[in-house]
Amino acid sequence: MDSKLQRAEALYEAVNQLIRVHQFRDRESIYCHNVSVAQCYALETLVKRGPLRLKALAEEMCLDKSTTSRVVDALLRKGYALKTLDPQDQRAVQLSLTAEGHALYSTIRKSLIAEEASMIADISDDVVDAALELLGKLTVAARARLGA
Amino acid sequence: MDSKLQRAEALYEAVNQLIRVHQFRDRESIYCHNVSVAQCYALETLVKRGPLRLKALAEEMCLDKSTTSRVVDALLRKGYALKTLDPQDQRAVQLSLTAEGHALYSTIRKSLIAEEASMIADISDDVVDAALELLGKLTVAARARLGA
DNA sequence: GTATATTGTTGTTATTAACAACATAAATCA
DNA sequence: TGATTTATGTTGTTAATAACAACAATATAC
Repeated sequence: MDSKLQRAEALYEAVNQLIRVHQFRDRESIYCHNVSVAQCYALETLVKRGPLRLKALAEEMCLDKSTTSRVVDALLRKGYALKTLDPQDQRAVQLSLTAEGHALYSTIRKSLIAEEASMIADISDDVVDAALELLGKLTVAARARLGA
Repeated sequence: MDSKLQRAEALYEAVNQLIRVHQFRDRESIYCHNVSVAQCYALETLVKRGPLRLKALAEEMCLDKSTTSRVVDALLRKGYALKTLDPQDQRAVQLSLTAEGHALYSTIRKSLIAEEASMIADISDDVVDAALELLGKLTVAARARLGA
């Protein structure tokens, strides 16, 4: 009969381990697609949130604008992103993905999802659903904690 | 009625988000205790696996020996770790923690666990247990995939 | 007893990421 | 309208993370 505290300890260990394993998985599986982890996150954010200004992208990614500027620079150099000037505001830039950028993200996403699928292949749907629920709550809680 | 593939997609999103949030959370909450994230992992590994040689520590942490050497160096400089020569093997070093090192890890661990506890405060025990089960399986699966 | 292997450190490089300073452009206000 | 302030991005600098290569010192094998 576990207490809440013991569950919290178990959760700490479980999340810790998962994060460490994923640090390596990410490096392995994203690097071989010609982009770094940060570049892949930017790619993903641009796919999901559509064309964005640099400032908006930085906010979505919780990164400093300077860091974001350099990450985007790499995507531009590699031909995965486009930078267009905003006619309404000469300071601002609109960031979007090229066809290659969209295609690359689609490829990466598919391979990562295939990995997740193979991991849950022999786990019951109920367990998966329960875990999804908690993972979501943990993320919301962690984000709230950061914001506060 | 979700399919396995949709669950895999949901899982990919959930894990992704959790990892990104934790990247920031870890930096915030560990840095203010005077050690970096990597140093904290080393501290933890030394607490759990006892005194280790540098090579063994590197293997436990899945890091290169050179990276590990420098992380340990920082812990030595800060007075959290000790390096003793192995009388049996003049090349090797035994790494252990000082009382300060043990105390620091204990403090950090407690604060991180308190965070987890506050996150699961209003989530039913069944859900937490199910999620713990899956997190464990995901970690094992991801590690197996890395090893292979 | 020489050759090979192991252990750890140092040199070098790349990514991730923040903060500060800056240039340019827009908005405000006097 | 013109001066001040604010917003947007880029560049300079610094630190952490982390790998690979080269190296020195020691240990093991042949």
